[in-house]
Amino acid sequence: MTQATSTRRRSGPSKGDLREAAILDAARRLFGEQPYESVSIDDLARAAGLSRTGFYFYFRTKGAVLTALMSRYWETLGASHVWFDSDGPSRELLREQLRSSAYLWREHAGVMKCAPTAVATSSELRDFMTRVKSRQDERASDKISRDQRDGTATTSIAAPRLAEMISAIRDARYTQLANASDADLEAAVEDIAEAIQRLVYGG
Amino acid sequence: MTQATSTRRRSGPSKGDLREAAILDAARRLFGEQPYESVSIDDLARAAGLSRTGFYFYFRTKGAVLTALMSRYWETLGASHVWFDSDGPSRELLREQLRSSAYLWREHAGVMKCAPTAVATSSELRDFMTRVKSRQDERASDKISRDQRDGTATTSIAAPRLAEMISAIRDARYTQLANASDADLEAAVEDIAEAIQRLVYGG
DNA sequence: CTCGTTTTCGACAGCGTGTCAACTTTTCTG
DNA sequence: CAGAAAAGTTGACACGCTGTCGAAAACGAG
Repeated sequence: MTQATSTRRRSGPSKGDLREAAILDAARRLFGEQPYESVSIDDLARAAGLSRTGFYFYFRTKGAVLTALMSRYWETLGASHVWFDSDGPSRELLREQLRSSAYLWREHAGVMKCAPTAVATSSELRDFMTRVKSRQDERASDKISRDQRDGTATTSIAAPRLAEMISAIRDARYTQLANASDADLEAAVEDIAEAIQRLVYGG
Repeated sequence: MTQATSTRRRSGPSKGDLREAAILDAARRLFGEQPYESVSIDDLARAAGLSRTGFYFYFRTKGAVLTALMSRYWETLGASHVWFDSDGPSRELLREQLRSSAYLWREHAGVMKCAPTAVATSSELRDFMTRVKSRQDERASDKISRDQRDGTATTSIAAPRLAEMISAIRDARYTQLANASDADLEAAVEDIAEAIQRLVYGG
């Protein structure tokens, strides 16, 4: 009756929990194989072993499934913000932070690539992405502000703008990482780190 | 008979030409008022003064209308690439080029903002945007390569990567320009110019 | 006026979504 | 272990949007 809410079932992995996991699993696979738009709720349901109508017992929309997947990944990612939490142009920490996000991105590239277009049709995902992005940008902006106050970062571009530029550069490059080799990935990290260094600290 | 192709009608502005213009006009208005997805072909047709089915005589899809609008704007823009055609870090030319694109973006913000999401459903628009972007990036990359050879630009990031970073930064900022004042616009140009300067020439 | 072209439209078929009430299965409780 | 409540499942239905077709209406030159 309390359809598709989080505090629904009580003990152990009931049949429903398994079904929900099956849907998420099917989504992970299907979203990777074909464009998000061309995957119907019917596809998702059948791939998870139930009829289309059954899907609605677990999720309200297709976008809700994608949001559920994304939120897991971003949760993992939130922990590895070592550079944001540091002071000054610590190149090594910057590289480390970028590296972990890059690897996570590549691992879930199939799902990640759906976000830009899915945002158009799912207000749920749109809200989620907006929240994630502003939280992320805020942390970057705070770090840069700190360094500007300390005199280590240049000041001719305001911290929030620099933060936006950094996410733009990062996201654009990550998008190309779908089938990248480890070497490609390291090169991307290196490029982005160098760019951030130049933008924020001036070389 | 040659429905919805470019070489359809032959002489003068026949009734059909006016209808086509009316559809484009309606689209410009509607896409600005509501999200692209929520505008149906029926909305477009009725706003242009004909029935839904009549629409298909002029355009094959909704995406084709958007593509037609976009291609006009990009054509205008292609002419103002003064910085790409120059040599060295000519800050003034860079500002000039950015300024003209920024103003054009703001003027057509209602339509421009549709592109990212419309690309998901219209292969026609997707192809167009891909072509435009790669042509643009290529010109930027060529300019930077030249400067790298001449020793005016730094070389630790490859020219094509720098070009990608520049478009990413530019596009991200332009997206926020919908209802911007002239001052906002100039500030954006200044920020982007400064960022490019640092990325390409190292300060 | 008249014939061929251009333009318009209603009818139809298809697909994906979301809701509903009825039905079956599982789980809890006395 | 019975019996009720909750969880889970389903087919039928209504809806909205898309795209096609063929017939009809408006148009324009000869």
